[in-house]
Amino acid sequence: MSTLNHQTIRKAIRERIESGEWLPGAIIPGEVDLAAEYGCSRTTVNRAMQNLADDGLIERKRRAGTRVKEIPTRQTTFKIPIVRHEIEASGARYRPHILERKTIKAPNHIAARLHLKKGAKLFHLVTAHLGDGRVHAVEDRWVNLAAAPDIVNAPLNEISANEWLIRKVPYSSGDVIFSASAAAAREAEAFETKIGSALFTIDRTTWLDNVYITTMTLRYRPGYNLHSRL
Amino acid sequence: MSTLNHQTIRKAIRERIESGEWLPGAIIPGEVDLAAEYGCSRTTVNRAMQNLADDGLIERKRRAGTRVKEIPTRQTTFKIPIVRHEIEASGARYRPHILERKTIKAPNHIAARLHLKKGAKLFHLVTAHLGDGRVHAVEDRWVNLAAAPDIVNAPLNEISANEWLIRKVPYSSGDVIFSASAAAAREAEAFETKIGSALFTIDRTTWLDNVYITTMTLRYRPGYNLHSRL
DNA sequence: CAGTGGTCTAGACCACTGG
DNA sequence: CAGTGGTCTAGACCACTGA
Repeated sequence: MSTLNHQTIRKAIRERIESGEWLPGAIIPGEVDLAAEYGCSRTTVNRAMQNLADDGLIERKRRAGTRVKEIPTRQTTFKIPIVRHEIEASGARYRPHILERKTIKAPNHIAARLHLKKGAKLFHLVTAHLGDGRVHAVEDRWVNLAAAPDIVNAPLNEISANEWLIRKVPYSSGDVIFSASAAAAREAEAFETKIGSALFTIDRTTWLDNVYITTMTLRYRPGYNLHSRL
Repeated sequence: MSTLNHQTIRKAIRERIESGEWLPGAIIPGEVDLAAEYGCSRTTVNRAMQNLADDGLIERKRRAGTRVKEIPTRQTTFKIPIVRHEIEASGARYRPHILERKTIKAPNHIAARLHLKKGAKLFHLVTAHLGDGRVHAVEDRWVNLAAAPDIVNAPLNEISANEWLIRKVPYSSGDVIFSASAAAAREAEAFETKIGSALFTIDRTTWLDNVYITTMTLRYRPGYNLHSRL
């Protein structure tokens, strides 16, 4: 009957913190004591406590014990959306529309982002992501041709460059930057809005083992937002 | 010498996935096999695999085994910054400056956000967060006076409302929305920019056990961005 | 240097679910 | 209904670090 799993204990301890039984900065009983109190093994308590530490609620130090954080670390996890999925989730039909597509030498600021020498050959692609014909987002992407030469032959009218690259190097690492930017002429036209409109923007650079693959800027239509739980 | 901890195994398996040894969709050997291969207990392998599942690299199902995800779930964890910390981290001196402060009946859209009846009494506070005198962000906050009546007496010239509330209800839950918005007259003046400039914006609503405490909109100075690793 | 958390082990039982 | 992952246990050793 008494469910002694780590999730139950985790929740119980969380509630004791939230209720104020253990105030911020206060020390929490050691794992051995808690194990005795809850009638389970220390392993189980340990697991619950490690999860709470991951959540940013407590701070653990060897020898010093476990304390409730003075200022809880607020953190949220965002799933970086795949544009096609966002559009299809809203019930619309997805279609990528290529606005620009050419192979050129890297401009300096892009070469720097991809850690390449000046003048390296890059594939430049500008795509409008359409949902039922309306532009949902505009993507400006540069691909390192040394890392992914085949992209010049990819059927980018059917599959977006992003998904094509994910298939090629699925488990690469990356940087993400969220910001707000002003619509330039191209975006203003695509979104049927004024130049200078505020657009939610994601910058992303991707690499695998020190080989930089691609960098892109994704500008969403006015009014778009990203939602999460704290 | 052979370090058999779960982190080592986690990294090893990650590399086998990234190298393409196990392709997306393919099934991975069971925990027992891997334990034998790496010469450790199943518990350790299990831990490594659970972490990889949290990372979004693999998918695990009882009976069906573990598979490499077809489309890796891209997710990042953002630490929600405390404005004072951001400013102090840049070496500047933090000071909150109150632009507006009054107790009024809730406008409808705010009452809705806080799940309150129309006309409930709220505390409305507009704060400019200054770093060495320059405005870093403008905060527009509404506090449910039924949940936190003492805020009317808080020394908000010294401590920001956010930090005051964190001290009061440290471990509340919340919603977070990231977006881009256009500077209104007040923000344009504060940031010394034009009306309509694109501002990175965080909306946040906080509650504890079904009692809604506060909702706020935080607009950052032009050029601000949030950075994270994928 | 002693006490705390971090981790591993071997074994066990359970829950779920695909064949 | 059998095989997989999910979890718990009891015990052990280690690493770190504050008193």
